[in-house]
Amino acid sequence: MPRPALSETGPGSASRGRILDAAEALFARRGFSGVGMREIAQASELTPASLYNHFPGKEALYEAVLERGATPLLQLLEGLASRELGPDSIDDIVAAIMEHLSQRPHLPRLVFHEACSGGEHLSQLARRWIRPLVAQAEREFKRAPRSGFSERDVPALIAAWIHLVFGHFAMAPLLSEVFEEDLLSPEALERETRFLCELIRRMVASPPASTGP
Amino acid sequence: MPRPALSETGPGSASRGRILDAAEALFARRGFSGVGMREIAQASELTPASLYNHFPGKEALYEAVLERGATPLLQLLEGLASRELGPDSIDDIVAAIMEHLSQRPHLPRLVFHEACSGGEHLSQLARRWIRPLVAQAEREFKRAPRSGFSERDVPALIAAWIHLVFGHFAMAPLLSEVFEEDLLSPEALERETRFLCELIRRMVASPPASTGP
Amino acid sequence: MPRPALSETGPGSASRGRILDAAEALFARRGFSGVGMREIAQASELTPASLYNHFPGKEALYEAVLERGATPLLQLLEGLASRELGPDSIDDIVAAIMEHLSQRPHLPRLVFHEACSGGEHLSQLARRWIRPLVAQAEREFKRAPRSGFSERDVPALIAAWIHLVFGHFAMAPLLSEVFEEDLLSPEALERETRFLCELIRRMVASPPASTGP
Amino acid sequence: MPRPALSETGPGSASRGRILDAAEALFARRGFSGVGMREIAQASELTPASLYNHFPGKEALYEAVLERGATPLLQLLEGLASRELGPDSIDDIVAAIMEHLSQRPHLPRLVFHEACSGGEHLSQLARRWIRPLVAQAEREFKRAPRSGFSERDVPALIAAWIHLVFGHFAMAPLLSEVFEEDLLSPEALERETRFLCELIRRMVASPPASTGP
DNA sequence: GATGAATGAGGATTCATTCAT
DNA sequence: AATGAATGAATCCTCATTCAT
Repeated sequence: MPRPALSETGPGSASRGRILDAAEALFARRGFSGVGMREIAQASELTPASLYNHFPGKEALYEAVLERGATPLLQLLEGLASRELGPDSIDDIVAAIMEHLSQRPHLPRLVFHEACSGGEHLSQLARRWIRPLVAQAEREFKRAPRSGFSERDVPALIAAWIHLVFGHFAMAPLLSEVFEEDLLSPEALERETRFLCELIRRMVASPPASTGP
Repeated sequence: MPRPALSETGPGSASRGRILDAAEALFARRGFSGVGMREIAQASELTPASLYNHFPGKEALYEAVLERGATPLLQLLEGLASRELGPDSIDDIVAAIMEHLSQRPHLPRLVFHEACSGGEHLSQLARRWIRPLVAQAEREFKRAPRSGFSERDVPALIAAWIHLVFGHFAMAPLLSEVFEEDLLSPEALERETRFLCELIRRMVASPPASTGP
Repeated sequence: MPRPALSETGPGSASRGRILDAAEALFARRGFSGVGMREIAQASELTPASLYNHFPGKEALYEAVLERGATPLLQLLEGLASRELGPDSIDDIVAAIMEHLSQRPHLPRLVFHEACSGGEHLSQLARRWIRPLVAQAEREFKRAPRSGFSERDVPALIAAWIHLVFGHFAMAPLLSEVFEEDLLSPEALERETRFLCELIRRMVASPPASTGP
Repeated sequence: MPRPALSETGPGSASRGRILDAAEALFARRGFSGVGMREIAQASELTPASLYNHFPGKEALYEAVLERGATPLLQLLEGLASRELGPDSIDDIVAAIMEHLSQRPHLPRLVFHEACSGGEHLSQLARRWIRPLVAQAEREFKRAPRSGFSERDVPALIAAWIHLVFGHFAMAPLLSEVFEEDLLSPEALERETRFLCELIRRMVASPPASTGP
């Protein structure tokens, strides 16, 4: 189900795509410092030295991976933002995002690694990718009829949304083992999508009168 | 706010506690492969060679960190499970967990690093720590009056709960930068706690009749 | 008198030959565990890291040394085996072997180190190098007119032959000091060769009637 | 068949004997640099630090091992020297030495390791142990009726004797594998003893008229 | 006499990187 | 564009040794 490659670059540089694919998968698994250039080279069917014909160094390669991974998600969100707001638009948005990420499950893991590490790429990540994403979500949440949560809760709502969506992909290896079910299978993803829709519907709806019936 | 040391009350070896403290903080930041023994040694005010008087290797040290970090959380959950079930018990449970983790913010990050990596400790982590935690949560969710979500959604509910609580701490470095506010400050944590309570209340309550057809 | 290098005539890599030369001399002196990669690197005029461009590790380097050292000896023996059997052939064989080893004095020492250690390479050494050598010697001893020693003594005869020839080179550093004479000098080697010929002649010949009852 | 221990020291220091036993076996296998203090400690059921209560360091421990191993052999030789010279005295001497070494098979291996290494202990070894041994052998050879070999061959005769006797024990691990028979078994040792006697008898006897019949 | 803890030096090996080819 | 060879710095870990207990 994951895409074969995303080579997106011009011809003559098939290697660049292969390198980015290999690096993305490896960085997503073990983070920046957990992956060696040799490993990336082997997965790209190249020599470590050859990587330097395409990227000036490990750092730059990592940034290229982030860039290539995050851009399509942002573009997707921009596309979604320009839609009409119908009664089922939330469902559509959630479904579109889940579908998008299900084919790029590496991206959320890259984000989590960086987020935990508090490392040097964090500011870049925050400013260039997460901030636009959050801004988009903010607009979306404000378009939607909302009650029960105050305006001040909007950041928390957005954060919750990020944790739920990204967390599903990042935690999938662990929770798949716990629940003894592949949480990235099409069925599991569809179920999760419906679940998230229901959850978001409840998050933005009026609150129930009380906890009891 | 994070506790300075846990010290295990073992009188013979203050170093062991210092090493565990240092390693926990570092592993939480950059994951297993991102941390060097030299770094841990420096943070413990020891020589790298001295670490091996207390732990047979980096691997064992990492496992000891996981063990020491996860045990108190499980004990907390067991304590909570034996309580009476009152109308505000959900709020109490969420508050207790958030309070506990706010003083041990490293644990969720360790879990996320491991989860993303799909590494060798993952099975151990899943079986020894997450599975009991999930089992506990399962019992709790089944005690509570619940409607709107089917029985089959209980795993997704639990997963969502994990993503929200752990995600808050793991993502805090990143989202603090995005929202330009320290998400681990007492005020932010209190607000998040209230938010999570409201969210869970809605997750567990009957669904609103509004958004559906 | 020992040859400077063997060079394998591989044009692409002069380093590989230099490394093998250095490692052979060092391993012969102090055995596998007594030699460090740094030492080998220095003797090869390289950096320790560079050694790993030519051999995957110390172990593999050691095996390459054994291989390169033992092969020519086996080839020599095969060449000798195809000769005619003349009255002085024993002298020729002994002289040829002594001459060969005098230019490769490291090999017997490598064998002794391994033999004493009972280590992991021992089986390989036994099967690949010593067994063919013994088989060759067996054929030779059976070709020769022999009396006084029973068929059952052939292994002991071969062992004795190995001890005498290899022992001369392995023990030379020690016995040179004891006898205050360089036992590896051309003169000493020539004398030893004549001595061994005489000894073997007596070993193979009919026994004297004197000492027996 | 190897002796249980040689603790030979006064009571109150059973550890010293255990350490020497363990160190002797290990040094014989892998030589001085191939053995670690930790290993010796484990084999002695002690802590590395405890070794330093009995020996000032690894070097001194090694020398103590050499001392303890070589002294009895020299004493044996001295005892043999004072005997009457009978017709079967050579057989007796060889048998006594083989019997002695068969119960202390470590000593020849220690000697070979040192001999190959050309190391720092070599001079000491040569002067203190091998030289007296050689002197003793020299006297013995000169007592015996000898012919065929000139006076100048006496060193070579002695060297050959050393190679044969010591080589048998040092090479036993290797040649046992080659001949698929335990060369240190009582039967093999007895056979080897008889073989050596016959060999020595031929070495010192008058030469045969010629190689052919 | 025995040991846990500490350490500087060194063990093999991998790191990301460079450069001539 | 690709690579084999080279390297300084760093990797984890072991070394022999010391010392307070």
